[in-house]
Amino acid sequence: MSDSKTVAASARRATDKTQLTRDNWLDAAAGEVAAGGFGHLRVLTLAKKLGVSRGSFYWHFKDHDDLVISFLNRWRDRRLHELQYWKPRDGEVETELRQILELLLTDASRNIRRLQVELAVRDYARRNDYAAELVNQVDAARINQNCTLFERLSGDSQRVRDLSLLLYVATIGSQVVLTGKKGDEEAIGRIEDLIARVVLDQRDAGG
Amino acid sequence: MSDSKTVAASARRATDKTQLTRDNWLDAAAGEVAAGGFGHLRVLTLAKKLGVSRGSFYWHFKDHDDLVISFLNRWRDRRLHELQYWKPRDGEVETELRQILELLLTDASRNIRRLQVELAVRDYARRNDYAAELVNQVDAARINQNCTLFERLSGDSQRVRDLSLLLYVATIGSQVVLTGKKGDEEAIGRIEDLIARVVLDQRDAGG
DNA sequence: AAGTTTCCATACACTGGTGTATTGTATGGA
DNA sequence: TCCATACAATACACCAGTGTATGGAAACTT
Repeated sequence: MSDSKTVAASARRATDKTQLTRDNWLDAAAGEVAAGGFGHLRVLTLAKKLGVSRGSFYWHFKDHDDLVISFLNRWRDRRLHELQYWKPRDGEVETELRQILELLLTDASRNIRRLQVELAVRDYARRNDYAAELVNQVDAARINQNCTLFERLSGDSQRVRDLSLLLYVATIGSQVVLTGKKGDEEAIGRIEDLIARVVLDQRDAGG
Repeated sequence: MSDSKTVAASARRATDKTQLTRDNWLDAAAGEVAAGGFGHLRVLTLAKKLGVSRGSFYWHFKDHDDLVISFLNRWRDRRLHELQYWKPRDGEVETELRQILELLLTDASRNIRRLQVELAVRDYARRNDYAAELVNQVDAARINQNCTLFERLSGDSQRVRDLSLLLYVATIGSQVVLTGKKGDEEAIGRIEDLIARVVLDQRDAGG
């Protein structure tokens, strides 16, 4: 949601006569990465998409690698920055949990483009150390975010961390497995309910 | 070097004079796919690895695409076939659950090669309809497998399906997020415990 | 032992992609 | 008005990778 907005603002039509910016190229790259992953990120394809030739690209970027690194950096910055807006307010714990679940699952699965990019980055991280480092940063930040909410559920800090991690891997797994087949939408909803119940039940159980 | 052990059964040294089989090529391909994904699957690389030239490849396979399709088919067949050995015995439900968790998480994370291939296939499925179809088959079969165990925990069939799905997405998510960093090993263990507790607690709760 | 089949090597043509060098064209400032 | 700067087009060299044609050698066959 937040992304499609920002993209639209800086979008460039092929008919526009305005000059291109580095960010325009990165936006176009996002589309390619979402569709085919980093392995299918072609300079010519981007150029066509933007209605210019490759010559333009090499003015804005040193080379293909420069594009990739810039793309990854921007992705990391945005993912870390957006966490700020998900900060748990001081409301009811249960409603906050539902909100965060809604954000992590329903909302995320609706923004296909954003989800695809995330999966592409994760895949790229398997063979690129720099990407792996950024992914780790983002994962850590998100899990940590969940912890701040869960701390209101239990005093056991280990339990809090475990629940946060479980919630996180479940959401990531959902995004990997449930990629828009028929019935997936509904399945996501039920998973949301189940996780909520689990978390609330587990708040101070066991030990 | 490192995985020479795992492939040892069907491995072929460069010094061997034995002729190659289709399966030898597929085994070599598995290494490449695990390391770099389908996008980095090169005929020449495989040939070098097997100590022959590309000419050999084009005798065993029609073309590059033939290799990919064969690889995917073999992957699907093996994933479906191995489920047979995980069939829940008629023992204690709790110990069976622990066993299945051990298989899905600890065991899976130890077999790096196999895990990497699975992730690569999943990634490839995002842009290849045929791969996507096979992944769906495998997912469905595995989730269904879990159901047969969980049916002994609850009579509510919807609840059974939800628990199975949750367990499944959690395991997949773990494999995506916890990829061998320091502390991941331990985290997987705790996730295992947590899921077990959750499942057993949830057996007939709510409604 | 000669012929056939099976498997692999070598050489070449072709494609798609990057990067670079050179040139062209607006646009704003002195 | 003239020039510098910002941006883009064109053309070229170059490389990695696929596929194909052809030749050769070992291993069955008869």
